[in-house]
Amino acid sequence: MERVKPTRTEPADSRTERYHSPAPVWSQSVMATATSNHYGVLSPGSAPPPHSESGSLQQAAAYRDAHSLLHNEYGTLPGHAHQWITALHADSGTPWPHSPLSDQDVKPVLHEGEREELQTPNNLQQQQQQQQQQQHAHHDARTWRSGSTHIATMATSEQSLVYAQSGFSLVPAGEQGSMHHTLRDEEQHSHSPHLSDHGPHSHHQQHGGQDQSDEDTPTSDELEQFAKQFKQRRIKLGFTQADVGLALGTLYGNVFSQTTICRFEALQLSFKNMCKLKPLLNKWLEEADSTSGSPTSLDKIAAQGRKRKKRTSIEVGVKGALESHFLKCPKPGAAEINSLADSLQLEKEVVRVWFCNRRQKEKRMTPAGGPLPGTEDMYGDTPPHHGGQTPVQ
DNA sequence: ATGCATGAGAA
DNA sequence: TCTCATGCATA
Repeated sequence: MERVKPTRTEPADSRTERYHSPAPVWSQSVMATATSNHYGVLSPGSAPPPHSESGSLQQAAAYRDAHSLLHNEYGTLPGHAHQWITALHADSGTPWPHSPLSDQDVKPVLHEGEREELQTPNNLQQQQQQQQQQQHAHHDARTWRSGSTHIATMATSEQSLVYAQSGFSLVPAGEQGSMHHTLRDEEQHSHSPHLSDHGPHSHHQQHGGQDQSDEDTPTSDELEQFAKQFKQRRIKLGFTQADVGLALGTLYGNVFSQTTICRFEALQLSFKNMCKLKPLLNKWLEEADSTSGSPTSLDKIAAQGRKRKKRTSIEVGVKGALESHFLKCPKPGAAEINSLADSLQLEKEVVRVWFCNRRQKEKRMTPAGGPLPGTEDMYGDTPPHHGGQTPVQ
């Protein structure tokens, strides 16, 4: 809104293939499930104002100033002191965040000093990735809002309590399995559709009392609810997504960009990612809530210095071609990519990345434009079921 | 709000 | 080289 940078560059490069191998042919079985999405889900309910920052956001303003000047072209930043005020989260073994934000770990990820990063607290993420990748190995855990029925049965009890204290009222608390503790539900419903009873083991220490921050894995429904609530609150409090992202860094040591916050609200993150961020955002909400009114001067400017390749804008026509290929083969082999890049006159890397991003997009709960009809299915490793989306916003 | 990009970690 | 979490830069 404020800073407009008409810097526009186009790829216009060349450097195409170099070697063309026989192409191993990655015929991935495209098991098109073509499940018609039926996500009526929640009622869009409210239509919050696009932006309403007024009154209580002295901090917010501060941020904006800050990163306004920081936004530079890459390579212009002076090497500074890097401080890794990060901390949080270090899963041990469970695939799902049992207790997010608990421990800290400072992870210096620096290298090549020079005009690089100033302070980019961005660790804590890699640790979990390891595990997550295994998940979908068998069936994946994201159950998005395919079957929320069984899920609700368990998590509900504790969740309601959690939110209750926060002042929110998510989860209609329809039927609560009471003390039906459960293990990582994801796994459960992924495999066995019904679950009258899971193993007698796996007792977690969740009690009907009240847990501080949810310590269990939220369901897709809950995440949705939360995301909605969050957005509303945020807006009411007069914060922008960017503000929140920075605040998280200031308060808890994890800085996030506007993008991430936005995607969270829009449910455009992976299930696991959502689960990870939720507690943080929840905390922030509580904080912001109670602090709303008192001038909390936050001082912290997230700096971002990093030489990035100029974003190559792919022309619509080319994009269409890529799309076509994607439908046929979402996972093109190197050779494929090469030839594709060649014919489209794009860098191989660009093409490769495009496919990666495209695949990632498919995996998100809310596929960008909203419910795409019939084009639902994962290629190689995704479960037949998958989420729906909430076009709200 | 999103498109293209970077990087760590795992295959 | 892919997946995933994230984010700069942009529309």
